[in-house]
Amino acid sequence: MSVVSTGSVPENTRTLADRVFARLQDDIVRGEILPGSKVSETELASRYGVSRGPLREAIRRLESRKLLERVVHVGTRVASLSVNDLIEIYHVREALEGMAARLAAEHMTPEEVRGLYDVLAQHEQQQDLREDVAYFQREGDLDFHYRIIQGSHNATLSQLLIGELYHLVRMYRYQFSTVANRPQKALNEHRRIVEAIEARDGEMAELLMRRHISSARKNIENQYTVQGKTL
Amino acid sequence: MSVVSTGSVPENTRTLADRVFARLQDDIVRGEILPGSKVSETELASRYGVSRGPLREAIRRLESRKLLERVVHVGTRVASLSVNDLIEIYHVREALEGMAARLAAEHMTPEEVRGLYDVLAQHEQQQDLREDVAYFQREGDLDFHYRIIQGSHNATLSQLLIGELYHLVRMYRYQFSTVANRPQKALNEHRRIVEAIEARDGEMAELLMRRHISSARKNIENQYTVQGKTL
DNA sequence: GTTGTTCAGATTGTCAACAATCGGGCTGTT
DNA sequence: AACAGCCCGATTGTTGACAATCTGAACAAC
Repeated sequence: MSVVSTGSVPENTRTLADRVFARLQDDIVRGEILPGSKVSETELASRYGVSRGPLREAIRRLESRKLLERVVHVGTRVASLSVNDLIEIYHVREALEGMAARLAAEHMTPEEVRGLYDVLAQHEQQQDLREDVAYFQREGDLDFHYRIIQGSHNATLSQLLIGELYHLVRMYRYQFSTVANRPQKALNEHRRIVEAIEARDGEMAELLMRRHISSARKNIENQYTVQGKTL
Repeated sequence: MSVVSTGSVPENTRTLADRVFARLQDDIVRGEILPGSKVSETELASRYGVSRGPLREAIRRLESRKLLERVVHVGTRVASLSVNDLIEIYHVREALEGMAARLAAEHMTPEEVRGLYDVLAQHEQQQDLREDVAYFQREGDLDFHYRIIQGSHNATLSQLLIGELYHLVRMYRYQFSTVANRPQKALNEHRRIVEAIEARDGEMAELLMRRHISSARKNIENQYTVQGKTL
């Protein structure tokens, strides 16, 4: 039932800076703090009940993750994704997650494969009861991709995708309140990917995953080709 | 003539934390501070002539880049790459730089292509005068790859490769004082890649780049298959 | 009316002191 | 001799105050 855990740790222990980092990241990703808005250190510090020291450490880390943009002696503002940024990210995802799917087919344990089928089953159930379906589709989709990425058993790959890219993808989904507009199609694609993985057909898994992400990208592109290129 | 610039900025302006970040990263990558060694905040602070505040901010950023590992209330130590880590990185490079080569073939400007030929010419010259050749081969090779990556005109891709991965590759090269042991072969491969890019043959460029990196990886693997898997 | 300058306010950058936590060694017991 | 518990030194985590820098507006000169 995992849903999504950002950088899962006890959450109660750890240092103040770590907790502020996690909370601030969540607030940014969920759009609690509006994209593009300027954030003041003192304001954030009082908001989270810490001093500026730990807060600044958290800010530096979020800056590395491209969630915050800083200008010296001027201030920090929340990153604001353009559709073009997202297209770039999807191109990279196509390459990296294609690779992840291939490695997953080669290296996943039987337990992990079973886990994938569980996620699939959950998907179908949520297909029926249509309440808060948007949220669960979003997070469910992410859960599926997370499991395959980690099934690659390549820590570097997981770090890049989950640690660097997925925060931006999630942020975008909140920012544009994306409702999965091709849920049945995506579900079928997911199923075929899992089948390829179970059959240990790495090439097929890679191909299907690349197509899956490519379709999602084209879907986004079509949705915004009203304007030429910039938005 | 650029060689390699980490995160090029005026260097003189900017904040203390930024400068400490750059210097500390360089010292780690070049092995000035030994991999795996524990670093004390107060010691580093006095070493760079700053207080612990800016230093800690720099540490957090280097932690994000996987150059430092931190344990709360215990301390920070310099990351130590295993050969397995490097193999993982090369697999990821294969996927990402293959993509970069394809995009470079599609999007590079004529000026950028000319720049690639300049790098190639430099390579050949350094092939002849054999002094400090190891250093120049290392950095020259990086220069070549950097240019293709940035020629992709995909900021996300560049960020992942140059901003996240290449520091570790450079660190490894210093750590194992790698001497390019197949320079002539690599040079030929580089040449063919550039030719494919100039011909605007994206598929070919991708294929050649993947082979190029794959060869380098296999070279590393063979060099360390004396032991089973862990080192 | 426009351009250039000065000043005040606010915000960020930096520092040094204080508090919390951990590791290692000592002591005492079994 | 081996082991458990405790204490002390050292290191990290956190804080609040101080210094440096930028933004914007008011004002003066052309």
